[in-house]
Amino acid sequence: MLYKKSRQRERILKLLKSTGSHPAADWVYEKLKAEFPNLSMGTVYRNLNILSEQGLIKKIDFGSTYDRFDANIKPHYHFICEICGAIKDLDLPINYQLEEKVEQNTNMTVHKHRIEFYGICDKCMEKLKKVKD
Amino acid sequence: MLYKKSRQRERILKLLKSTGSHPAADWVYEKLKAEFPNLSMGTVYRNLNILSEQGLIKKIDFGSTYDRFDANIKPHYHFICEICGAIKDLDLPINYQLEEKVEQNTNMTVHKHRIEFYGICDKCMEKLKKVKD
DNA sequence: CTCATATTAGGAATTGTTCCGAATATTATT
DNA sequence: AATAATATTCGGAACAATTCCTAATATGAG
Repeated sequence: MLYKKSRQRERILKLLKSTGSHPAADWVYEKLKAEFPNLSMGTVYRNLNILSEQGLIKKIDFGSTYDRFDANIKPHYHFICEICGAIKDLDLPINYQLEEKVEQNTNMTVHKHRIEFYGICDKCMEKLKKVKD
Repeated sequence: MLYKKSRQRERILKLLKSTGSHPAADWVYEKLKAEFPNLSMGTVYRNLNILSEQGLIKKIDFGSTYDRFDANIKPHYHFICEICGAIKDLDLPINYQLEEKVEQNTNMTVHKHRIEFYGICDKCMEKLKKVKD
């Protein structure tokens, strides 16, 4: 799709660049509705997604929109397939030194960390190869 | 709160233990509604949360329920305050070797990874200390 | 200037999750 | 075994974040 420029989108980008607070959509909406009295949430969301698609901002989107549950309660990292959404447990060793490193570099108290790897699982890769034939 | 046992909760736990697929609530609901014809989503959610609170399962909860946006597009890890929800960029070096390691141990193709650290930020820690006085 | 089309506002619709109230199930006490 | 206290259930309403829809408007190319 070809993008035309819009005042709203330009302001949203400028606003995001002016803050390090990783705001959610409604913060953006609140900040800009004085300037655009008729601004709507649809416009905010659409533009945030377009900017993100263009690589001008990043969406911190926590993957799927719903919670998922795991009976494996020992600490482990996850691999998430970007195509089918499957989540696989990994048995990479947990690196607790990372937490110490963050505490040394910042003023934060770190309780835990989590790592997710994103890519394509073996099954989806098989299917992709078949499509190419 | 004191918990009494319930057939529904026991079955939900057993079902989760029988799968490695990290299902969402509605998968659980679908699987059990033959056995409990009057099962409701409220019951599924309540019990998943209770089990998670008891430490018998883990909720993979993708943090806050809303997306957040970041104009810092160079790769970086995040720290998330468990109290105020603030997200801070970290300048830990990105460890791309992790991705290679996963590819060596599995059949997955890895495109990227992300790391989030959870804990208490300096400001919230200050407030906590004051409360203790 | 004109035309094609991207964007907008506003609101309705969707989705995942929680909350509510009356009925039922569980557990401890007699 | 009956009683009382309270946790749990179902069913549906409520909620919150996000997307979708439509007619009106803005943009940009020719």
